[in-house]
Amino acid sequence: MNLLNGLNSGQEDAVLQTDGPVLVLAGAGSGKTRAIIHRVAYLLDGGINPRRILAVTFTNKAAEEMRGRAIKMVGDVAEKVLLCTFHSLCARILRVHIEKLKPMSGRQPYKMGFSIYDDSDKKRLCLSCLKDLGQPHNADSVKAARKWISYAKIEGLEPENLEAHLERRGESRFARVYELYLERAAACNALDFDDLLALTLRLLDENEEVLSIYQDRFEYCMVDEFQDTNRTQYELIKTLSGKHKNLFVVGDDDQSIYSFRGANIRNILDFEKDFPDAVVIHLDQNYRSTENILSAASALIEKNRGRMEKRLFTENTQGEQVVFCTCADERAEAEFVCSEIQDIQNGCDSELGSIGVFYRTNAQSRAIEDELLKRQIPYTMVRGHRFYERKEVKDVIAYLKVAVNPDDEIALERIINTPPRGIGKTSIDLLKKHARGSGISLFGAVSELMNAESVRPALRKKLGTFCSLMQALRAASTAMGPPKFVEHLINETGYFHYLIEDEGEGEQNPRAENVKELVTVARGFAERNPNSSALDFTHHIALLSDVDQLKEQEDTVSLLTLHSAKGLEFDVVFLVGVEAGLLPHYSVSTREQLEEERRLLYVGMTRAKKMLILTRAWRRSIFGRTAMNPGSPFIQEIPAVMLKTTAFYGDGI
DNA sequence: TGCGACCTAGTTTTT
DNA sequence: CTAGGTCGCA
Repeated sequence: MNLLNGLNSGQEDAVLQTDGPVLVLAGAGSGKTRAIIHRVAYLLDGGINPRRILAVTFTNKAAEEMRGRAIKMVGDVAEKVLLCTFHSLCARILRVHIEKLKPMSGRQPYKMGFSIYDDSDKKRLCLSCLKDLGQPHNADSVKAARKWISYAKIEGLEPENLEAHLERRGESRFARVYELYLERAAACNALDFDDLLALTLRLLDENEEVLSIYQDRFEYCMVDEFQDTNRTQYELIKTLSGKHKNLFVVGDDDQSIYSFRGANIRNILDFEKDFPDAVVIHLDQNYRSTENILSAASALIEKNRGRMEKRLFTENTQGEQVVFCTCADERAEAEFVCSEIQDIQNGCDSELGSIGVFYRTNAQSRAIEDELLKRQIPYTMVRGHRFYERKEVKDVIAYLKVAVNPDDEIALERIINTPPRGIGKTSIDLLKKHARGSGISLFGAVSELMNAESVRPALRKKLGTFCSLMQALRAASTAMGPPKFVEHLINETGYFHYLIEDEGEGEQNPRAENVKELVTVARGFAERNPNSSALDFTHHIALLSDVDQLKEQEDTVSLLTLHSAKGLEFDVVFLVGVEAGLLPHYSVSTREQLEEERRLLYVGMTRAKKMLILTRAWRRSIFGRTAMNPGSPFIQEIPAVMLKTTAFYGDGI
């Protein structure tokens, strides 16, 4: 089988240029994923040990997809390629080596069995730090604290460096929050998403032995969506590929839409500086969209100043004009979208599964959903983490975490009195005070105070019961596989009973059903990962996004935000709310932010293969108010000849 | 300790 | 408008 079959010359170069640093600038729809997969296949075909290939993607789903396609090309050998996200790579490395990290002064050393904190855990931890420092702890403070902590970690700053940085802005108080946060996180034996990256990098920097294990191993390194990597990720991949120096990165500066999260286009620019001998390959033939769609999108993106010069072309048909429809209000907009969908459905030239509806903000989905429901058009909405954000699911996961990592205070606080066992706020405050006073963990305080004379006997007894429950769980966590353990846990803790005692069991009790679903998730995980532990399972869940779990819904319309549309494609794309205030969003103030909004629209437009319909609402109710949004200035940037402008009033006039 | 009334904030979020 | 969080009362 010829692995270069069907590739154009740029893609071919990308596949064949296996040695040395390679930067691939791949425009939208230019077949970059294809190039990476062929490259992996080509390496394997050339007899490279799959374990020596590292390919980093941005979602687990993308990783799995790539793996599947590579297996199709070269067989099961592709199974063993390390194809994962930056975060899961780091979690894997740290699960083995975290105890080799040198502890920072004044902080607890990290131990095997660490917890991974998601954004809400991080928020709670920030909140408790702000409170204990006597600082204001309103939503704005917490938000600012999170932002600075994340910034400091990505940029590799210690509290004193952050303080210097913050002084200029008059926000130096956050440096102390950061300091306490680091201390507390270490005491909890917990890593947030930024830590996973930053601590792995630090480990590689300070431990030659670990460094050489991985540098020796990773003969070929590849990174997809390179434009959305942050500083730490770039440093990491540079370090990991440092020995063999076969680093291959693929990205498109025009599709960088995560700068608000620390992604840095600078990485693309720096790549050529850091690797002066890098081979630069341009993929500029678009295979996805019609000529009309591509030229409209290109005309738009060319208005950005901070971009690399390039021009995509296509050999696809001209296709239909891009439609721009002004609707009376958001209800009319939804009616318009849905009636178009039904027309398409009746015309039978497209299945529902090939239709996507994109919007800037999640709130916009509501009007569309209502109308889809009304017309009984099946749809799937990609919406962040819904299942794992449910209270009952988080509670069970918190039990898991405490069983694996008793130092995890955030998780412990969550479950110490759920179900109610008479350890209320007052008792928790007492425990916390004792823990802080003696420099021990919250769980340590539980086991000390359950025997302390000073504590009233009733509470001592309750603490004792809870403590032995958790110790028994800890023992059980290593004795059984994840599904069995989750089941064991929800029974032993009384949590399942607590859920069903009021609501009963079965369909009518969604909370109990969700908890059961978690057992099913654990079963699936254990099947895919034999010999995995409860710890592996908690890490897996923490690093899962629900785009990952989204099953291919065959015959339904997809509803997604512009951000989650990246990397996907649809025959027909509706882009709603293309109006000033939403796109660009009213919150943007700088040119850089405006350019990112333009890229966002560009990403949305270039998802369309055959038809692209942009809509706006003349008036829109937003936060209970009616806003009269002018059309998006971006529309003016698309030459009028490329647009077919229409209007739809529905009942809304 | 738990529930309900009140208040407030409200982009995007691969991990 | 509405969801989530807080506060106060029973």
